Amino acid sequence: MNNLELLPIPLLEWYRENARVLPWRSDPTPYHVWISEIMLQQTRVAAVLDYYRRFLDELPTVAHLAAVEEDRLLKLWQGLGYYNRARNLQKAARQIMEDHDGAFPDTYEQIRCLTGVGDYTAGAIASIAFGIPVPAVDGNVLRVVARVTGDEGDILKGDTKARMGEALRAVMPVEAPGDFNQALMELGAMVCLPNGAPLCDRCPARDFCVARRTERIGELPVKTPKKPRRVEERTVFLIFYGEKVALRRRPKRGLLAGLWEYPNEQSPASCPVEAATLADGPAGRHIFTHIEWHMGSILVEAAGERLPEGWVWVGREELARDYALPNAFRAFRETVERRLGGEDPWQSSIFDMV
DNA sequence: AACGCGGGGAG
DNA sequence: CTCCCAGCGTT
Repeated sequence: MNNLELLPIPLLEWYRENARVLPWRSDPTPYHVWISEIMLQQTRVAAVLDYYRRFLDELPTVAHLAAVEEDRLLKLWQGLGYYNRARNLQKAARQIMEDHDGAFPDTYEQIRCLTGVGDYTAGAIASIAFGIPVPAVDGNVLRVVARVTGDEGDILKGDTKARMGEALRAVMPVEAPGDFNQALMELGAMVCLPNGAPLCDRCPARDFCVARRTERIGELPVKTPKKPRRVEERTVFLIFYGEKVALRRRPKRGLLAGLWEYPNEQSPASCPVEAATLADGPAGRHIFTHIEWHMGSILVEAAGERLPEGWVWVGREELARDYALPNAFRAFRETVERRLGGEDPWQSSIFDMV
């Protein structure tokens, strides 16, 4: 069909010499592979390592995951992003307990039915954990295949993904589907790098890569640009009472759904509780994929203990242990910790603004 | 077929 | 700054 059939043998040889040692590769049970694959969605290996260890340490089986408190689950996920992944993980764990009597499903179709498991992840689990010869087409694989075959299709489009998946299925080595899929991803992550900076001299496909032979490495893969971010101005209210700070829970849907936050509004004039303003706090800036928050902050002392429904007063220890606070609020962490520790919060808060 | 959804590392 | 990462669910 195309030169892709030249890839498996040199790729597998390269992989056996160059595969990184990763915790989910040492004991690739279905549960281990599943957790790692969900964490790795749109997330680099380096960012996942610590989360993976802590997660499996506390939730070593599907049954543990199915039973854990949701707030505890979100705390384990705090800072990793895309928090619906964590909730979907638990939904799927409960599916496994109820529909499969606690045994991880062992066909591609059944795995694909789990909440949070799409085409890619189903292929990864099926091939790596069960040796089923199905492709696992992620961003790395799309880039590698686009370059090796010289495919000019937009890799964000469904038909391009489907075409590349079928091309891979046709050359899949049935004796090593898991290694083949992981080798493709490893090659994309370590050698066939994006943005026209690949290390072609180390590539097992260098002799037959179409993009290299036709000098189109810088132009492949083809990918439609994404739309620009919008900027949102927010004023964050750091509200204290004694040695506690006010937190509220974000809505169940949308950005940072279900996580905790310091109360914040669009305008600095709309402090949500009756309080005396004490000082301006540090500024913060946080860039999401599609939104950019520009945050000012105001330190206030509440007039009384009463809070709106669903808000809570939290001390320093509980904040660190029990409440999943997104990294977007990192700029205020030092200030809040100092105040909750009984120090003068704005004495040194100027340092937070650097 | 678009869009929303985090956070961080590399160039 | 920009790009992109072992993508998925919703609309």
